[in-house]
Amino acid sequence: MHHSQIFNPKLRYGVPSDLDRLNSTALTQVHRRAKYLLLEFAEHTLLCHLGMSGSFVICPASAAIGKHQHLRFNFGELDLRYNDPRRFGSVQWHNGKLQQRLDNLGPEPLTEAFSAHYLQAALARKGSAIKGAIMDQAIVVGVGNIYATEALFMAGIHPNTAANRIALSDLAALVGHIKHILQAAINLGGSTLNDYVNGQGQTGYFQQTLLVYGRSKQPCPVCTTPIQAVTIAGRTSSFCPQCQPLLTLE
DNA sequence: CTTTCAGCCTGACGGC
DNA sequence: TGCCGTCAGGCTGAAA
Repeated sequence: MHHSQIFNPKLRYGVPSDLDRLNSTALTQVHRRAKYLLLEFAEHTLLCHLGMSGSFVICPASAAIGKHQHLRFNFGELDLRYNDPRRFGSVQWHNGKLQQRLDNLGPEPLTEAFSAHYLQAALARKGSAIKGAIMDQAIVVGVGNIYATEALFMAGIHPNTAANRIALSDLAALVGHIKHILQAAINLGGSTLNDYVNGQGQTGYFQQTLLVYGRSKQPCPVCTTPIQAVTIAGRTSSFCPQCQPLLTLE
């Protein structure tokens, strides 16, 4: 990496002002853990998060700086640029404290470690809503509001169901649907908002296939009952009251 | 300990 | 046409 340039340091936490220490060192590896990217340079590592609208783009170094390109790393004829319309993302020096946080994250959802038995054990002492639990990154990472909402619908589980009162067979269905929907979304290029673009500047199409998310008051695609919405853990949760009954067994 | 919630930011959308 | 308020998302630190 030859040099870097900051156009707008106002990302989450601010962009480190001493990126110069990376000059003339190699970007050796890129890792991902949960929703974090680790850009590993020869002697230092950057921990990055794309927030909800961020993306890294590779483009000719001569290309005009886009309105939302806040940072560029120059590799000769090519640039690696950080683009983020809403600036919810972050770029920080990786350190021990941040590593500690990564260590406390739950398993990756697409690995065998995330299983029905694991989830049952993780939820054993959780009497709060299942929706909040599967969005808790200490339990499982990578499940945001859209996918949590959709997976609960597909599993027929009301989002307010007490997490520790769900049968193992239902947890197995939920785990299966979480894995399936995440893989399907990846295959289709992701969902999120209209202004999202991937590294090739393409938008995601997955949102066109969403069943209940964002469809409050519209008919359920399965039974035509109007979709309802409630707020759980500060997030809107759409669900079908017919397909996802709230069980109140003692 | 657990759980909730404001705040960060901007674009899309609805109402006037 | 444009302005204005509201909402959405992931995460953190503070409060309950």
